[in-house]
Amino acid sequence: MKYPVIAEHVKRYVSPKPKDIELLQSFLNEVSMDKGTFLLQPGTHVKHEYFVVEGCLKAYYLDENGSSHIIQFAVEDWWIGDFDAYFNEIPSRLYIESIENSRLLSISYEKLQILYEKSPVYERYFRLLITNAFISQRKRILSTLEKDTKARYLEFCTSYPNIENRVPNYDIANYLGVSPENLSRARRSLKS
Amino acid sequence: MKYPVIAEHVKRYVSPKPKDIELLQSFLNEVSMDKGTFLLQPGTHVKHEYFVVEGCLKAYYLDENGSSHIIQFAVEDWWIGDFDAYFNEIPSRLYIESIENSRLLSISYEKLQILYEKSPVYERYFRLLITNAFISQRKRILSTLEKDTKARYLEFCTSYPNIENRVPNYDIANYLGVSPENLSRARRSLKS
DNA sequence: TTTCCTAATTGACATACATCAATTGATTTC
DNA sequence: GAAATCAATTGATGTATGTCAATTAGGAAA
Repeated sequence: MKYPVIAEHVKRYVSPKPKDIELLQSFLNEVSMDKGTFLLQPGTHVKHEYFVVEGCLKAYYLDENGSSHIIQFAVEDWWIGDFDAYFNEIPSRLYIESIENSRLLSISYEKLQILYEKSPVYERYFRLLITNAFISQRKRILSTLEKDTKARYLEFCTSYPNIENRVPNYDIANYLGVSPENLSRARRSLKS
Repeated sequence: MKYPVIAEHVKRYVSPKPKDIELLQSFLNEVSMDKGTFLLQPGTHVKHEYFVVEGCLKAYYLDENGSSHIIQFAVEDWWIGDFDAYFNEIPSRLYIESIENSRLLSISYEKLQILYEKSPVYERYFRLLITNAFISQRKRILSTLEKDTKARYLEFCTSYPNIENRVPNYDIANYLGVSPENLSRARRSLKS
């Protein structure tokens, strides 16, 4: 099997038959990226979803003032892409940039549709994945509604263990929606 | 057919066979609620998801200080429930309270599993629904990251047309994560 | 090692928003 | 219609966080 990592991941959520696994494998392509390069940039017609085999990436938008807002980090075993652009057939406004040298697997949306038709088990797989993603997004919203910087940073570290060591603090601050200075002060107050 | 509204909704997303519709209909139950009563309260073992036929509800959590944080409003054609509690088999911490007299349809998670097995079209239906919900949650996160109260209120009004007339301002303020006073001032500055 | 560059920290000050208290306005109830 | 209740508004003040500028720390390159 070419890509056992992703097969393992699928099996964690559903019970695919060997032919389901084979079909998925035949639809995947390898993508390698150097740190600091882009998987996606605005204006692109979105054609793929990506599974992270190794590495770390960030997805962010720029607002009208040119400030960036990180919406997601992705590390090993995470899917990343731009649902919104694909689903609503609009040009992507999203940047996806690698924070480390990364290896990904890509599947085109075209193939994904075929996959759904021929192996409905993936219909369930992605339903379960997106339900989980929905729940953690809801936690993130709740967190900004009820907690201050310090508590949110702690929550981030426990929710995404290790990521805080792989990602610069200014990116974490950005993800949390606070200034790097503010995060720095929050971190200091945690040490004492 | 007992509940044509929900059948229409399903058809907006997928192409069910008559037998699929029949099966769903046979699994549904009617629920009526007076304004101010609860569909769900903490500690409850979560057994159902609900589809709003008529009315308006809010879902919220209480934090350790006893302050509430509204996570979702639901009006006609929306599903509401507690995925998190169900998925992770934990006691619900969620309150779901009706803001108007409401009529709902309920389906138990038990029946929902059977529905998925016997009519895989619903696997897709809910995958599509939750993908949409995921996308709008992402917009909400982005909105709090990059916009101030005034802009967020405007966005709320366009994203959920009419809801601002059905829901008290202090609930909208709560949903936006700002104080009622602050929302009031933002609304005033919009008039001029 | 030394230099260079970027990230992280710290300080001083500005600002959006929260909080508290009081008032006005709107709805409901008798 | 008057009283009572609750929502919305307004004013005064406090606070967390942002912003700007300067300094320190850490890692990469020579």
